[in-house]
Amino acid sequence: MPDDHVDGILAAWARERPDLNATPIGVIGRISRAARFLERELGSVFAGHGLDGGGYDVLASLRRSGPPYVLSASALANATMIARSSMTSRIDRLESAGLVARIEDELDGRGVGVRLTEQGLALIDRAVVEHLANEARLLATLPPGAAGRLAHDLGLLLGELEARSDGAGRT
Amino acid sequence: MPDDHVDGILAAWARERPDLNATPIGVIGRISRAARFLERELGSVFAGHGLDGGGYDVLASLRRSGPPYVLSASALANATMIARSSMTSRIDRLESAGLVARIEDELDGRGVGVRLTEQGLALIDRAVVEHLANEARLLATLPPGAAGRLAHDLGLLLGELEARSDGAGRT
DNA sequence: TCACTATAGTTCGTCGTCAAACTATCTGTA
DNA sequence: TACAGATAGTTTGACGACGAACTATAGTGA
Repeated sequence: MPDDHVDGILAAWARERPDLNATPIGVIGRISRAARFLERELGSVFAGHGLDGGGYDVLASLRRSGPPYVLSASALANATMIARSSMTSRIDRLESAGLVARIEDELDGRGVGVRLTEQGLALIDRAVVEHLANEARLLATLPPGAAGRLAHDLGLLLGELEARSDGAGRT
Repeated sequence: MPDDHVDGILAAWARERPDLNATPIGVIGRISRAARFLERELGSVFAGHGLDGGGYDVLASLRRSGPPYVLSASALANATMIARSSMTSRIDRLESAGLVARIEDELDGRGVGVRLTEQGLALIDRAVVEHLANEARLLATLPPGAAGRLAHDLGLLLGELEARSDGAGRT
């Protein structure tokens, strides 16, 4: 059972500020740190397909939405947790790469549909396999049961966080 | 027990690509998403003290290192998981705000020590209390035992991730 | 029909991070 | 001692994300 960096953080606070209850760091600090490590580890697979994490997220969202593989720009921004203004340039990049195409929304003159191209569909269908294998590899050393427990408990926390910031949408 | 967004992602993949085993997303996707929500939620407390998450991280690292509240720029970059070149500008900002001061390392002419000023010490000692209360608030709705389980299981995962990328330090 | 307000998307300016290149200093080995 | 390589920190240029402002279209109520 190897110690992680956060154990050191908790010990340091206990020594310097024994009046504080730093235990939340054991959860939240680890989530933040793990997320940064994971971003790096996952990035190499994305890069192998000419993508970054953001580009992958967009293609994957479109792919799993099912045929005809179209979502609005707003829906994509919402699903990937970035500002709408950031989604504009993400789509620009993916469109330049020929992986998605903007189509007009016939029902709403303001709306823009983002559609996976043939090329984008082929790419994400390849990338997702490799990406999931990569994720599985990163979890492979967890003892039996730990991954399931994590998924469950993280679901409780995330559900709460999502409910809390409902309607606090980005501009 | 409210569903979270990741439940929807898993269901969508099961429908569109039933050949895949998407379960790793239940852990890794939730960590990534939770980290982004947490960053937002924690940011408001930092902003209340004129800081962002990065600035808080530096001050907190110095504070819990104990007197004389000095760490090298490299040590800080390592502790906060950013590139050394990014730490240069972070220190610039904190120094402009009067919260830290650069001091020369007497043993190593290349090194720069970063020291918490009186003002920085006072600020972080106030901010950490509020920050921990904020973190505790975010975890408060978890059922009994869940937070402890999360801390433990995340520690296993993080320990593994840290060990894996040992020596893969940033430039 | 005519405002009035809300919403979708883009543009613009700013900011923080990064990798690569560079300077200065240290360390080890011959 | 001398020199080659490693290390600490900074500078630089590029990039992605953000919020605010803006345009255009939808929806709503008088």
